[in-house]
Amino acid sequence: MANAKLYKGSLNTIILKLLDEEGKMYGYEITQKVKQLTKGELQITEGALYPALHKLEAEGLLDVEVAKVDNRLRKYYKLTDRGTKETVNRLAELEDFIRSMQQLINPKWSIQ
Amino acid sequence: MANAKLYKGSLNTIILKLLDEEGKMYGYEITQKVKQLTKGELQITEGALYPALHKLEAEGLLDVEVAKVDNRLRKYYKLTDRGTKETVNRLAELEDFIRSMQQLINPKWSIQ
DNA sequence: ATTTATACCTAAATTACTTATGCATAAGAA
DNA sequence: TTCTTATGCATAAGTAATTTAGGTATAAAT
Repeated sequence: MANAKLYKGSLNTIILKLLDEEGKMYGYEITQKVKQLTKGELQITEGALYPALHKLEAEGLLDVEVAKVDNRLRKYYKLTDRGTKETVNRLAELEDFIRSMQQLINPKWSIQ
Repeated sequence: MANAKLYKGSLNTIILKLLDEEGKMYGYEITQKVKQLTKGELQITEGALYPALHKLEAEGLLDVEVAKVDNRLRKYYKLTDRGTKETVNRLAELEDFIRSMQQLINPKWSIQ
């Protein structure tokens, strides 16, 4: 499962959830964190990530803070108040979706 | 959660899995079955379903059989041999994806 | 008689990606 | 010392899976 595709629609929620947990992260860090947490299963491409971050910022869900570390640029993102509230909604939606999928593909899972 | 969106990429796998379980189904029946199994959570739109069925058929994963019931047309779909094999792969992929998502959004889930 | 349910279909628009490319610095290997 | 890999950002073109919005037709229910 070298480069498993990311199911469309879940990227934004993943970003929000990670920022909710970690407080603040920069783009590259997010890609590495996802790779690590999923044991290489999910690979976030930069072509998807950076536009997504910009859009979440434009929507007022994220704030940016630029930093320079080792003479290299980093853009730290963190949730705004609205972002924190929205994270709750999107997580609930994604969890509902996951439960629905489990109902469909493996009814036994959902009983316990 | 009136009309929860379907995360893109999962529709084909849902179709294949249902056909694997039920043997044969027609389009409208699939939409109703998904609605029932997910308690209305997931709504498959016809604009997504029919093109998906046609594509799976064109790929050689489904066979079609036309029937007339109560003077109304029904197109029953069932898995071909290749379709049955492919269902195994796609289900495994989707299950991997779901596990990855659980790692990301709720690490505790995956331990159990 | 009108609406709702059943049953199929397609086309345009939208959306979220992938793929490809670019720039720049730091670190490690040859 | 030069080349590659890792770190870090970015955008643009192309693609694919949807949504939305129509369309046709029969049966059942109000």
